[in-house]
Amino acid sequence: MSETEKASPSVRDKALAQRRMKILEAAVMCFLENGYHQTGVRDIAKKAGVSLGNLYNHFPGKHDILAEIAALERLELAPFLRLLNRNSVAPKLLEKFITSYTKYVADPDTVILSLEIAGEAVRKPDIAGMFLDNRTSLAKALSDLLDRGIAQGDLRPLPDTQEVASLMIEMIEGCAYRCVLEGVSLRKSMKSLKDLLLASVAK
Amino acid sequence: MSETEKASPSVRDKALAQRRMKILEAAVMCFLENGYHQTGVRDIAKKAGVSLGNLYNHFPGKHDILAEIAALERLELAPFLRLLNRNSVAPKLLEKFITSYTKYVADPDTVILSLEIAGEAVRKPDIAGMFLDNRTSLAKALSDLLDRGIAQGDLRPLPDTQEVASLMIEMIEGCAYRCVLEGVSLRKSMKSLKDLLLASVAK
DNA sequence: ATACAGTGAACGATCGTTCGTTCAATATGG
DNA sequence: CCATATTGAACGAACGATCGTTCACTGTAT
Repeated sequence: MSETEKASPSVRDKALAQRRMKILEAAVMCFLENGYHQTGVRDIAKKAGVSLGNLYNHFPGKHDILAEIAALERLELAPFLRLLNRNSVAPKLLEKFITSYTKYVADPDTVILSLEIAGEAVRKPDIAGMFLDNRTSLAKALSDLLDRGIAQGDLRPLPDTQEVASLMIEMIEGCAYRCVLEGVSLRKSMKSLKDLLLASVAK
Repeated sequence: MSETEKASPSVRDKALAQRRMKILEAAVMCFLENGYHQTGVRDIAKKAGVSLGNLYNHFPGKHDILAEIAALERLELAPFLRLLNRNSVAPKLLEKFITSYTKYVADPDTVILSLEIAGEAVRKPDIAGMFLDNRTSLAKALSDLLDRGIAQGDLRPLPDTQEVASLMIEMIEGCAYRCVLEGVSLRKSMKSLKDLLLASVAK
């Protein structure tokens, strides 16, 4: 009895989902290499090993491909949300977060893709929404940690932890972008970054 | 005796320079409205009131127009460089800088144009050079101020003031971008921004 | 008379999208 | 269990628009 509810794991549908993902992966590669607007739909189809027409069976258009990629970025944040929710003393956890998130976000691919999405977000509200949503959920987790740290007396009182959390993330990401664009490693930056951020909320 | 060195202020050349600037201004407007890659050379020519062919008498190509705009951004920084070089007590001057620079950089036009240039800088080294140069000169002026503040005992010792200066600028610009993309005023952010940055370098 | 700013038609390439068609996988009737 | 009808994934040619750039030409200031 094949429900419409429960997905039928038919051979056909399985291959379909794989094709879809293949297209998304190809699109990411193209956008990284040449940028969103310099990438043609033909380029994506070719890299995915899919015909041009078939691509339009999977996605309504080029814009929707980028939108789905932007939405998928959310998954990448999960580890950091988990990290921030761990039970530990706030300053230590904060430092751990700075280290790991900075490393993640300083990957050239991450930087370039984020920049591509950010640039498109300026004029495409739906993409702006996803972009800001991801930012907000991370900032929320971080501000919760700050709140806990303040309550436990490990951090100095802050008037607006949500705002502070956003600012911290922005410093980290700005730093990562600079390192990528200058083509230098972030080892030197990481030290100052931690020092500055920890000092700014220290008791 | 008209030197080749000294520009001859002939009627013709005057009008020529004006045309050039008109094209650049039109290009800026187009890039702001639709983005660099979504703007056609015809759009720029039309907005500048110049024929398509004539535009190519003034610029070798579309890319060079953006490059010149990126180079022109340097002029906008002059007031802030002057501010940072003023003789005053470091924390006070720092706060003044944060206020004025944040206001400047949170203008939607500034944000969008910077984002457009940054996006192009990823794959165009000459534009990346100008972009980073502007950043560096501002960071240099700020780090000089930090050095003075440390020497005079108004700020805590910092291991790498050039790095710290860059990070501060990045937090400011990240904050500005968020405010623009969210469409909110930066009044609320400004308070936390100052609080955080000043606390991070306070004695 | 010469040089050159100014013009817009034209070029070839590429853009995102649509289209008619093919054909293998599925569902259905016997 | 086989034969047949139906579906929709896959395909690539074709569409009209637009891209950045070139070029032959005109008008005008020197």
